[in-house]
Amino acid sequence: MTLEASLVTAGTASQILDVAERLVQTRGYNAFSYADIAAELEITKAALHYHFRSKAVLGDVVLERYTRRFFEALANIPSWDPAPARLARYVDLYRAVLRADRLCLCGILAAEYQTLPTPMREAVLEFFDRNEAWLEEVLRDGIAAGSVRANEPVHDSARLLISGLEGAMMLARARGDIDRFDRSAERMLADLTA
Amino acid sequence: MTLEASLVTAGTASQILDVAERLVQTRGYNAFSYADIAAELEITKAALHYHFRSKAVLGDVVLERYTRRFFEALANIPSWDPAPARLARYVDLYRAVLRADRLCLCGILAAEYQTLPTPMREAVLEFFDRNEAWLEEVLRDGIAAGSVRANEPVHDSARLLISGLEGAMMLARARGDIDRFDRSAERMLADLTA
DNA sequence: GTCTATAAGTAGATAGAC
DNA sequence: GTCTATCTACTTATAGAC
Repeated sequence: MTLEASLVTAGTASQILDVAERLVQTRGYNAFSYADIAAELEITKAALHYHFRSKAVLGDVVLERYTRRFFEALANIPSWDPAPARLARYVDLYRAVLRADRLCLCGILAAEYQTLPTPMREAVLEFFDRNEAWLEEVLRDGIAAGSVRANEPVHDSARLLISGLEGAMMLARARGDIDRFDRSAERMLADLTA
Repeated sequence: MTLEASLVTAGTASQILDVAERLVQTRGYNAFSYADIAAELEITKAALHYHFRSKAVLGDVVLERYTRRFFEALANIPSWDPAPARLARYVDLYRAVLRADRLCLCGILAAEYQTLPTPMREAVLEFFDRNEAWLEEVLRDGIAAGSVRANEPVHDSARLLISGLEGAMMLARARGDIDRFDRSAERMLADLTA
């Protein structure tokens, strides 16, 4: 990133998004307030409302940015790498979140799903749809190359991996034990590969 | 349950617990209020405070009752049944919760973990510890009988199953698609059994 | 773009009558 | 055991000055 680009994203709006994102990932959407963000950034709640009209809008923008960045990171995994290596890189993304003492944004929002504004609900489902689609392609590549077990249908394999990672993150975070997540992830990858 | 026993548990306190339990399982601990329960039972918030001094106490009692009932249900699974059958019965308990459009109480509380009062945090961890212990015993029985794959250590297998079920419930509930849960659960059981 | 001030509502919780 | 009434604190959100 160039200096200019970093300055562009260093404005108040992006600082607000940074704090809001962290608060959702650690406490959940229903357990943080504009007051929390205002206190941390040493601005007023009114200033927050200037940048994000409502909490629902803020939540939606946080979600959109998180999803964009997540799939940018996925796009950086070379499609010519062997499927098991790509799956390991996928798991690495989750582990990095957990190492920052956070949950997957969409994981914690899935738990709060019934209380979310409609646009946020749709964005959460879209995040998981796109995850499934990415994993399905990797799994199909791996099956064709003989490096992934030929369990069908692949969308069930993809969903099981996503569910397992989300669940493992929640339980590992409650324990403060990243090792648990690692061992669960290893087992899942081993079950998938041939 | 006898008529007398059902009358004993039909008091206001137990009605409050019923409503609170459902609200936590559907919306989460941070997204329900005394006002919600009071409105549903057509009593006042003050009456609620008579039965449960604070929301933290109510949450703790809900958690205690849920855990007690869950392990009573587990205790009803005959220990002489084959391990795969016992694992299927275990999964049935989760499915029944999902069919009632709820999440596992401790699953949703794990997502909210960082915002919970300390006694509730401890009760959540204890719930999962006891789940692990029950599963480990079943898995060891199955390995000895040759009906369960000899993956070691068994506590990793137990944890992976719990994580997978909790994650699958969250994602299936968001979709309103119980079938997803069933297919994930089937795969997990198939991966465990020989 | 940020502030002060304030609105209008809800949160959990308590005192005291009945 | 339930009520009315009330409290304090906090929630999201807006108006208008600078």
